[in-house]
Amino acid sequence: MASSRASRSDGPVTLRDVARAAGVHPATASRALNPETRALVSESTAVRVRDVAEQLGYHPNPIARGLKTNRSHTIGVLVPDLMNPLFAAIVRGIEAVLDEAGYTPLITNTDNDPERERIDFQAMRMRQVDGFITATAHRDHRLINESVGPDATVVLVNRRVDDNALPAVSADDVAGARLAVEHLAGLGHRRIAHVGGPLELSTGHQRHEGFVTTMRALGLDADPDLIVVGDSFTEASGARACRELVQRGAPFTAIVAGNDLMVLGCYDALAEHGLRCPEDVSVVGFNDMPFAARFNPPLTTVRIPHYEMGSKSAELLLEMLQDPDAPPRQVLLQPELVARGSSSPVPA
Amino acid sequence: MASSRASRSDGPVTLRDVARAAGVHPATASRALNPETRALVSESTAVRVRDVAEQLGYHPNPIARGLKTNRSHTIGVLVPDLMNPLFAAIVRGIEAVLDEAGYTPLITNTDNDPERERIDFQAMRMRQVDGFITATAHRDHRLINESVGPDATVVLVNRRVDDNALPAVSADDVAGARLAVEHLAGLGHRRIAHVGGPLELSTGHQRHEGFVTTMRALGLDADPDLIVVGDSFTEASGARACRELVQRGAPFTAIVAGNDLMVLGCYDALAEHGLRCPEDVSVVGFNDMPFAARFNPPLTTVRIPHYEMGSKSAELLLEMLQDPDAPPRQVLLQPELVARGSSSPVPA
DNA sequence: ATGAAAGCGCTAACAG
DNA sequence: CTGTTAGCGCTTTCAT
Repeated sequence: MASSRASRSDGPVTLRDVARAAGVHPATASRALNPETRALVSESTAVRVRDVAEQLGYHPNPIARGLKTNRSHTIGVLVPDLMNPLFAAIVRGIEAVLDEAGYTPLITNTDNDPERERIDFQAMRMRQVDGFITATAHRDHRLINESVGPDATVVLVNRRVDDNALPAVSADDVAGARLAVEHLAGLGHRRIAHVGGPLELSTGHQRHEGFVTTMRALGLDADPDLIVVGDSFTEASGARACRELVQRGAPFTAIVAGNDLMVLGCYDALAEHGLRCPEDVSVVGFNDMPFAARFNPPLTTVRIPHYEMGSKSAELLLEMLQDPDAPPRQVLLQPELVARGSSSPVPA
Repeated sequence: MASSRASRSDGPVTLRDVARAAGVHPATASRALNPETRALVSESTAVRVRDVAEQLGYHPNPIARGLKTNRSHTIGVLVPDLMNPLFAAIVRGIEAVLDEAGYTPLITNTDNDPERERIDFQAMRMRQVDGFITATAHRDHRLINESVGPDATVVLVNRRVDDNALPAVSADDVAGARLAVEHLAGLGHRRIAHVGGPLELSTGHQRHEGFVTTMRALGLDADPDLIVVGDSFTEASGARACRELVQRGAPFTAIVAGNDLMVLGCYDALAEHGLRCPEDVSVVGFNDMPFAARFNPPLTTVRIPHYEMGSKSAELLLEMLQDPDAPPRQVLLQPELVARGSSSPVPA
């Protein structure tokens, strides 16, 4: 269905072309075509203009509209790394609802580099984004405030900030850690270790907190010797932390890891020391990342609904764009334990 | 370093503000600030304008610029699915070079739905993208031509089209399949099967071709009973194809799969039939996707340089934007075999 | 309910 | 080398 060449000169069909063809003023055509102002125009002309626009294959130019309205219908999305399937899932969730609402995401990877993050924020502001969704927040959110300014509309996803000053959609990481510990305790484990993520991220911090709290609640010893914190949520960091854990010499039969990637590092470190998983040491991860069931052994983990997290964050942002005076909301999603092969009853 | 409030009214600093503060006409300020037109202005004023702009914290508004120049410095990027780490890697490669050149990618997932793809192309054209990079091409590229128009600047990545009418950056899939077959043949396998991807995609088609050609070149029988083609590059499709392969009853000791995801399906299907990998059947995949070494067994596969593929495609697009009359170029990247645990010498 | 006029911020002729 | 003048395509007062 190629559109016929109905405009006078070549080039894209413009609003004036439509107005002319419909015999109205461009302003009237504008009102007729815009859903928000359709009411200001008589039914008959509205229909006529719309028909003509259709026939001519008219498409409004968002750039021109944006210049006038100061809105780009564009949302800045910051993630640490798209190649981490976890963030890819979040992005897909965001994209789905943004797209539905006529917004386009501008996606960027910060690689957890604060400098890079600041640059990205700036670049996106220059691109006139209407708001931000970021999965890169630290517990201390000064960077965000400095980078985007106080007036900007921003929603946090996956991570939150300490004072909850910023709207956020995240998982209940404390509850998630509780699930993990309870699962292990249910299997008879009492000497449970924690190979945690960075404490300056809310995810690392809360999972750590949930671990300690639950251990105590169950009457187990949250032995400091059994708690090692890594400097990033990566395989390498998990391996380093787990090596240190083993070298400390305090006995343990299970590990709650900061996330699934760190589990992979634990697998390596345990193997280096001749420890088998789950026969000698059970391990529970966090996220249920894609392919977690394919690892060796298949990973027992706390599932986080990443896609839903993304879509909810986009919904929240859209709401805030609609009503700028709404107070910052927090959305907490519930995690769920998925038992697989990396955890088993405590060895006799 | 918060910028001082140097503009007259509030709101962002505009080019007029800079011009006024520097005591020149806005047009002169524009020329001074734009690298492409800096030469048209005296050194002294150029410097002065730039200094003033810096002090005022001026940032050009790309929207306004785009309205005038008809260029958005924005590139449409289409992938089937960002959650497939393979495409995430390509996107990161694209992003790296685009970013360096001051371009912003607009990323979208088509989920291999042609209708969806057409809509995305349209939406991006409406957003005035300067060009496209797509990883969604079918061997027949009519869809692309219809969607983007003949004048658009398009680069294909990962996949190509039959007549090479469109510039593309892809891997040498024929050579990749050869590597896989030779590896298996080197291990003594003679009854080698192919669980292939869709033949309407260049990747599926060429890997199939490379498989058949190499088998014959090695004097092995490319038995049609040992070739099953799946309808998508997914675990489910790989499992279905592999089940059919087993049920056909023709003996085989090894499989070359269409990609790594399909291997995962093969793992399942083989297990269902009590066949062990690699003891009973060796399997070789394609891509070396992230975590391929973590699967059970660790995957022997043909590595494709996805990130580089992405960055090269962006470079190619940028070149074409620079020189619109350049002929369509094809870039072919060389694959490499990575031997791991899923392949072993043929059983005695 | 519609038209007229102005302008968003910037750049591209065209003068001078 | 710099200023003048338009105008990109659209929306929005303000009139009528």
